[in-house]
Amino acid sequence: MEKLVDLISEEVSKAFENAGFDAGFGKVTVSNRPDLCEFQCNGSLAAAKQYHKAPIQIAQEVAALLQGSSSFESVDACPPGFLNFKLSPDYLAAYLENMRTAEKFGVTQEAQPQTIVIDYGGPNVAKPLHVGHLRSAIIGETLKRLFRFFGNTVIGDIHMGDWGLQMGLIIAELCERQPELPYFDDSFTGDYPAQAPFTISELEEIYPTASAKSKEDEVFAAKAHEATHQLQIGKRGYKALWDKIMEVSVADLKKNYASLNVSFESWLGESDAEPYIAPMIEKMKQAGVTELSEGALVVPVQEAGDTKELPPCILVKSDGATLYATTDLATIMQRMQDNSPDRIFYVTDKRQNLHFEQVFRAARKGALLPEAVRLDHLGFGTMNGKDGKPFKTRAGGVMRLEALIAEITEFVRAKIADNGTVAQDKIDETARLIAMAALKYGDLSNLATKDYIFDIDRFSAFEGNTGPYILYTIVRIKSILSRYGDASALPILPPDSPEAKSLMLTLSRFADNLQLAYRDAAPNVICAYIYELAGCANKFYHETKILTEPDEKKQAGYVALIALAKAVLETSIDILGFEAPEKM
RNA sequence: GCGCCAGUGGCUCAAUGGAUAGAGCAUCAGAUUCCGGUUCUGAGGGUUGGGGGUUCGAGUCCCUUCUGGCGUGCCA
Repeated sequence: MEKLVDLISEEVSKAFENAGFDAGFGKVTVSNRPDLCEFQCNGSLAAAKQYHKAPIQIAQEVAALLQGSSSFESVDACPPGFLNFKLSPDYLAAYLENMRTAEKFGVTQEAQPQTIVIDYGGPNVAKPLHVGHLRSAIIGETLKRLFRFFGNTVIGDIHMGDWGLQMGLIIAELCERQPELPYFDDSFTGDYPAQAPFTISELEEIYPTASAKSKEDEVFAAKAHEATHQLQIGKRGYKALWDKIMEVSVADLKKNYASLNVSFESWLGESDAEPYIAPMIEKMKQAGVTELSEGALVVPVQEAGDTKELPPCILVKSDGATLYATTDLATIMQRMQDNSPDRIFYVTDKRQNLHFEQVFRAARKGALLPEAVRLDHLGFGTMNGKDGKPFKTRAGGVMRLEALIAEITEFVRAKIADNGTVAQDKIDETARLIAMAALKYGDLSNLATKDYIFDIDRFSAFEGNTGPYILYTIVRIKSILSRYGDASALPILPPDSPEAKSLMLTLSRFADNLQLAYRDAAPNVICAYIYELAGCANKFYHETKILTEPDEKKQAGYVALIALAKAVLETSIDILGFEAPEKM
């Protein structure tokens, strides 16, 4: 369904044309002076130059042609040449009624739906998730849902760090601790035990221990490197042990991501790209874009017109090992083969900006994917503490994600336990939902590319521009609706108060904001919109007695309006990856 | 050194080249006491780091400069 501004724009463009001007000047936008009007058109200002005519005169001529329109309550030409519009109540109500009954509130679907792979999450196996993983998960999940909302097929790929030296370190350490395990017995030919010889907490302790040891103990370091190599060439026992590490680790990761309401369609990792490394390098060589430089195999990615020096993309180190860029390039090949996506979207820390620029250029040079396939990287900023430095525990260590979630959940739980509106047996679940809203909205409401300051008090506040405030608005509407009864078939009526009209106008802009967020991959646009919408809803029902309204028809109109507001809010927060409780 | 990103009221953040730079928190004053003390209204608070330029019009684009963060060939 067409957006409201587009419908009006068409009408105004026609008026421009009829007045003898180019229709292109008739573009209407939402007013930035709500005290003067609801919509505005600046076209006369731009047209003045071309037609050598005073802008106000052009505006007046166009305004005259629009006087009879049923769409507008008023059309005014204002100095120096703005066209100001107020919408007619009936027109607005009819538009919203269409929106209410339309699929996805009339948001226009992608004409040619794409297949999009989103690479986010990026956890390392056998290592706990920490706050550094939070943003990738939150932003990636939101983009996935947003892209999907527009009709695309989206595959969330977790892209685990499950290969390389870190695995060798764990294997080597396990070998020292439990040499009797069959995995280390080269003569063992039977079935390996079904039970993993470690728990996730043991695994999480083993890795840092082994890592530290390798830095001091050269013999151990050599052993770890050898184990890595043996694993990579497929040694049976090590492969079986690696499977166990993956099994235990993935189960734990799934649990942790589930607690964030984040899920992945694809649980592949660097190990899965391994078979594609040799073909990828071969393809690069075939394309003639590689060269040997200082003993390493590289793809130069410097291009004419670059303002900076771009280091080459290294495929193979001088010692013969591969690295990050190699895996990423191989993964591109793998994804093209498995999913043939139209677009691959990476969500990582912005410190990897240069890395992805190199990888993308190398991929293009080697023609690893068709020209039409789009590669995007959203580099997000760091989550900082109140001191403006990267977020740490009180002791100064890396904060585990689990600990952060527990802390904010407990903080919220204590708050709602006080006010007594939530039944005792619902408190834990409610606290969890509010905590998620606080955490995610706190993150997503900022520009993704910038650093932001995590402040538990501010994010968890029930007032102000926060997730809990959004939830609270929804919960209050739910409360009214539950007292009223079934509101699903009630039609939207023309506004009978400034608050009602304001709410309706804001509702009508849902598609505009969602589209903007989609185009720019900018969740903060959605946050800003629902904050405004929640404010309008609160103003509306603060000024309007809904349940005590004697006129049944009017009351039904009010109910229909808040029901639509609730539906739009709920749809929006679902895209943002959180949900509202029944009471709070 | 070079490159990228940022700098907006006391604090945290917004703002497709358009009218008077918006919110929230905090501060002060009021309304509702109700469908839910967490809602609503209002006030004060800004030469958008500094300086030039582009144009009808700049927080936004260009140049310059200051400050901060990050990155800068064999980590991921």
